[in-house]
Amino acid sequence: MARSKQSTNGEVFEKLREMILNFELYPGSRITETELAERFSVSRTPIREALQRLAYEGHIVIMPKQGCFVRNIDIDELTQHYRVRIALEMLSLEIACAEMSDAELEALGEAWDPVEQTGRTDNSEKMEARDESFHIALAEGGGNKALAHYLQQVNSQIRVIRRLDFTNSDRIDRTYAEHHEIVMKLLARDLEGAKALMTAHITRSEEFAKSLTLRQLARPLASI
Amino acid sequence: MARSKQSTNGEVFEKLREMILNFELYPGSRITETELAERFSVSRTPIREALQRLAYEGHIVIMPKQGCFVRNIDIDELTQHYRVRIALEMLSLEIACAEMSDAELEALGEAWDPVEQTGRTDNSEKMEARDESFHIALAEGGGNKALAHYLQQVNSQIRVIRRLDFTNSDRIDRTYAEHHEIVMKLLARDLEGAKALMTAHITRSEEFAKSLTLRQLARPLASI
DNA sequence: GCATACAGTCATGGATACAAATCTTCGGTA
DNA sequence: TACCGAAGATTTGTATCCATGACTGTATGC
Repeated sequence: MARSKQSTNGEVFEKLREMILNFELYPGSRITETELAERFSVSRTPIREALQRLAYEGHIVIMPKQGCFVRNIDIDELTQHYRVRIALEMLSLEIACAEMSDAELEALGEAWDPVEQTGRTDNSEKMEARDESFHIALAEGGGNKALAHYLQQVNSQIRVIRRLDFTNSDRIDRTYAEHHEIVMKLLARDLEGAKALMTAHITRSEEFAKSLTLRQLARPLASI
Repeated sequence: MARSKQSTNGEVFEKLREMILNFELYPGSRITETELAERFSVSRTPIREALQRLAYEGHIVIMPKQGCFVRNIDIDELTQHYRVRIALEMLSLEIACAEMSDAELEALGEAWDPVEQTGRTDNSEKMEARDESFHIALAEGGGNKALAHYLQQVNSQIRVIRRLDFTNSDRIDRTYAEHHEIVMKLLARDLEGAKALMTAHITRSEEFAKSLTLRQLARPLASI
């Protein structure tokens, strides 16, 4: 919640998370504190704190007295997280539709105008962050910070595969279009329409990311 | 997720959480690592890890380089968490209604039969845990572990006030009755009926707990 | 009299040292 | 040859130590 200072443990945390998300640390592999400590040239103390945070976010699993392991990607489990995500996003839309002003929605809509393509990037990492920010903006727009918080938790769970969705330029185009359409429905105060679009939007990206993930996982496995 | 070994930091964590939930550590008060270390007769290291975990769960707030403070109870914020909770419980019911077998539901129903009152207790702490277990059982019943996980996260946020709901014998009676009714609706595969009951059930307990919380908070404040 | 600056004290963040537990490996035996 | 066991090595968990940064109180200048 309230952290993000330029503390060592924070930096280690960010770096490790990136490494996991980029498959530099392969799912299932063991992580030893000492090794990380010397790799990052810090002591074990900040490493341990970073590992705890990673465990809390679900990226690694800590087995007491045995070490910690990069979490395996379980497609079934991700499906469950996506189902929760949809439920939360539906609530998000309900609140946004009731609480957000036209001006706020218009601003959000412009940021995702498929014609303008403001802030367009082909960097999948950046694009994924931008995509997340859209959904978080909707959640926060209605004023429910707690909802935004939980949504971010879900995001951190599915980020591993979600990022793969934006390795494809077509998918980026569609994301712009769909985000824009959702905002338009909200502007028209058509809650049910927005919900339908959002559900389709999430489901499509879920399916696409999953299929890419399976290929991604198959590749390194073959080389063992 | 996978922790709970009998490690020192785990014990400290549990004790501290109980103290916070029981208002032994008053909201807003400052916590110093050194003080806790000597109180529990351990070094600062396990204390710090426990504090981090408590911060993740939202019970305390860590201000870098400034110390950590017991989180203030913010009724508006709790309202937001309750809104998320209802959304999750609705999903829980949808899945349970579709996936859980009659046998499973009957077993759950018996455990909450208002006539039998299996496992009835007047200990509000125990009763609160039992109440949580009902809702978690529903979430897990449908096989969605992720959903159960998020529900538990919400629970840990609202536990502070939820526990107060069971300081009243009438409220315990109602809880038994309402849990039973919800299961009956599910057995009849009446999803909408179950949803309506669940929403009312949660809202009632929310309102009751909130009003009690305001009184609880007013008491110690007066003595300062 | 008030505000600001400086110094002292203290708590946190990180590094190092030590203890305990798990894993590994090597040797012996059935 | 396969299995069991013990000793060594490695790793996690805990304690202590050091450094940096934040708050407090006082003194001085305006």
